[in-house]
Amino acid sequence: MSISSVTEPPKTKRGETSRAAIFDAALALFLERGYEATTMRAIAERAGVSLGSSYHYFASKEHLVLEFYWHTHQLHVAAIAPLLAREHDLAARLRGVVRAVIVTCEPFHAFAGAIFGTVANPASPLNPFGREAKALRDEVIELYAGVVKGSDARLPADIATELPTLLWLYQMGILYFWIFDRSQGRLRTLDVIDQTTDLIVRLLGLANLPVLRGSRKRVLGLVRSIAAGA
Amino acid sequence: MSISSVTEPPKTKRGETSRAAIFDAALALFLERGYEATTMRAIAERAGVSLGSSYHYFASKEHLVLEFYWHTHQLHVAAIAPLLAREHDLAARLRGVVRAVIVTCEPFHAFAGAIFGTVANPASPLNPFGREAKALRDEVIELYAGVVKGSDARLPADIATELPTLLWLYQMGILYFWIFDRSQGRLRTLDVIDQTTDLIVRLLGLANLPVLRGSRKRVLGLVRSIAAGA
DNA sequence: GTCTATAACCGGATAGAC
DNA sequence: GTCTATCCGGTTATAGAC
Repeated sequence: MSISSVTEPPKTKRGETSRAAIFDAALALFLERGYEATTMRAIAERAGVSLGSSYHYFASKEHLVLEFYWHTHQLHVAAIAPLLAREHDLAARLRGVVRAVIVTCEPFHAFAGAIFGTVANPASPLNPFGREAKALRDEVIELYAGVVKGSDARLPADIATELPTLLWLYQMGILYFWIFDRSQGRLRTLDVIDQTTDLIVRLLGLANLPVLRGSRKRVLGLVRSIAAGA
Repeated sequence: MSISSVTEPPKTKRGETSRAAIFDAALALFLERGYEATTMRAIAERAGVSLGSSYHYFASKEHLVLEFYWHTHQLHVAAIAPLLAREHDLAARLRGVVRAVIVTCEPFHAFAGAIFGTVANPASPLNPFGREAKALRDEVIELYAGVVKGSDARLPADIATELPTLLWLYQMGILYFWIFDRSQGRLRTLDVIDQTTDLIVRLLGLANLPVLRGSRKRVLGLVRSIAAGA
């Protein structure tokens, strides 16, 4: 379904092993010590390779982060498959999918802030609007297209076209909120998800009201602007 | 009106001079070479102080960025004073104020991406929701409170309370868009500002419609959540 | 041509003397 | 408040091994 890396995959079996060892070591160390405190030297040592070899597989420490994103994305996709097969109400699908994002990412909450930061940085080659992250971005947008298409909601064509991109942006907003959430069981984020998904579906239902026609056109134009900028 | 720094201001006249020299050198070098390419050593050298001395005034390179934010904020405040004194239509005030943000920041566009990135990073002590940026955040929110209060718009109390915070968030969104905008004369950003400010004021006018009552409550609850999280 | 390793570079940050 | 010397870690150069 997806390539698990941005850079070229290894050509040999040995390379495959090394690459996986480096990523596994990085993930373990991020969990143990956090992102900043994990040095590339420590990653290499735990993976049983030299520092130089690490850079053969990952062009930078940030590239390990992008790989991490792919990793969580795949966990997420697997987690939501049953829901998407079973449920056809748009609000329920959306709520389930977005809740699954934060449930999937929960084990990584402690270092998610550092990671999100490096990726949100517009100067980073890995930022979500940039070239290197395009494959992942497209896949997430496609995921949301499936969430919408597989629902029984009947949406105007102009909205249906832009909605997946909008939902991708929305998901990033939720993740940003979640990073700051220190509440027990992350209940505040879950609450925000429930409220916002309801709100989104409700507003979609209202989009045909005459008073909102103008706003709707404007909102869609904006989303197109943002998508085009990316 | 505001202290121009986060850290303690220098105690002596000599210190004042050094601090200003360091910031001026940093700003000049950021403009010449960008943020990443500007080294702390180069800043110190141009300022005529040692590397160690620079760290006496600015705890990190990022703290120079926060100072830079204060700098642009003050330029912005000065730029909008005439408009706020003259104009009382909410949409016009809002549009003018937000346009002024990006006009003020335009000279720094080339390195704004790198700077925004460091500050948006949730792990950074300087990120807009954090402790060290609180003074600046409060001042910007206060600025938007003035934009609303000085207008002739009559808003429900619950909305009037949360709107300034919402507008502060909105301004950050616009800045993020602007960073990516490569269009001639930054026309795309200006267009987005015109459209969104209109949209905001229009939705404020519709907030009392019965169909939107529920959504309004929800949106306000969300804004409160986000504000409380910060 | 693919993988690995060692050594060095560079720049942000810190220690501690004056 | 200022300096010099040093640390530390991301990154790169480059040479040799499979």
